[in-house]
Amino acid sequence: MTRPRSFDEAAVLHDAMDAFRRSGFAGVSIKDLGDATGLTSGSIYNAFGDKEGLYRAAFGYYIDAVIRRRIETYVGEANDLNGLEQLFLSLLCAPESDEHGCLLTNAAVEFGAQPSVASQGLAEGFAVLEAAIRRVVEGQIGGGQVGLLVARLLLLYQGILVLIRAGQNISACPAVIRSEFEQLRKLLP
Amino acid sequence: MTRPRSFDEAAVLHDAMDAFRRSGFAGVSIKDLGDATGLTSGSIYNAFGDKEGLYRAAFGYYIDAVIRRRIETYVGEANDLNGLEQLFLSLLCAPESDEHGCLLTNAAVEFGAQPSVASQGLAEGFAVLEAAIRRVVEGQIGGGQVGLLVARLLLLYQGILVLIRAGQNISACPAVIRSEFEQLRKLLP
DNA sequence: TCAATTCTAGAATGATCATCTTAGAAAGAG
DNA sequence: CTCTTTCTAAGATGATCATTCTAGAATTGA
Repeated sequence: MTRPRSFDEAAVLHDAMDAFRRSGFAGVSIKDLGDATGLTSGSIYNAFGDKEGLYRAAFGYYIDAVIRRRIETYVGEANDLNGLEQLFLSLLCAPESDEHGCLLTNAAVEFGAQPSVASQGLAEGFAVLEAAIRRVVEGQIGGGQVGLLVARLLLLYQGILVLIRAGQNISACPAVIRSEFEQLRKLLP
Repeated sequence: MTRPRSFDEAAVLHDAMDAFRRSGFAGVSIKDLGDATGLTSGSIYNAFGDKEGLYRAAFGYYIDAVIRRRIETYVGEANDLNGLEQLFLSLLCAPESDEHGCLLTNAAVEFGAQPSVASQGLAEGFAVLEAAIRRVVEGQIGGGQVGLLVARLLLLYQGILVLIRAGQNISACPAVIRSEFEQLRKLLP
């Protein structure tokens, strides 16, 4: 009975994700989203309910297909500092560095802490990110300063994504990341 | 001939600045800005030309009344690490911590690197901030790693403002800032 | 006080917005 | 093949948007 979707949902969410990363939620219209995804407004409303529904779906897709995937790729099962360092260095490459920035960071700044269409995605995204960092720091270094070190890395992560989005000169970032992780390695037992 | 303005321009720009910090440029309407400032739309258009003109004026006000003032207050003529540390710690207090975030950071994320109504303010704001940090690092520490240290501090600055805006737990931030500056002090000649 | 000037208030305007409706196309079940 | 179901396409709708217009209030120089 239920007909299969006639469009590629992952591809649509990918395109919508890029549109939201580029222009934010308020800065993009249903028409823009139709142009970006190749769907008509009717199809969007039928498939996702409304603009907020599409945003939520695209945000969820971003968390899974970009953030979780990046963590698995670089940190994976090893949970070591080298992998986490590679993860940070990878931020300087696509897709975050493609001038659209990170949807998590962009949404955090656009919506802030108020309840919004982004609240759930923000909570999940920050939790996933912090958990991955904490897993590595706790497993490799431990001790009483885990909270401090995790906060340092989270701050660095967000700072990098702001500078990338702003188009600032990020040529010094690799050296900052490497010096940060060199410091952490000195704390290895 | 030219009558003085019948409203307090600084107060209006302050209110507009808060509205833009809260909701971004795309997320706030002329009606919202009228409600926030107490002006009618006619007065806004008469005084500032259009919504973009008011945004530019509010952004300029923010750079002068918040960023430059903060730098003068904490760094001033001394240009020492202690003052810069106090500046970073002050970010955790008002007005940035009032849940609206920093207009510079918010604009950087909303508009990105593309030419926009925020381009000039972004360039000026980042330049003012980086120059102040560089002045202290160069004067106090110097050496070949000035670029690296300035980048570290800029990244930390932006990271803090994202986490504040996102309403994340910032209780670890003071310790991160203090440890960062302790490290810098070890580099003092 | 009076006249010239410049402001403000509030309604008006046309564009764009998110959303809905309707008519019909496509796909699977029998 | 045909019927039922579910989709898409495209235009319609009412709200909201940025902006402008108009009438009149306020201020200052004389």
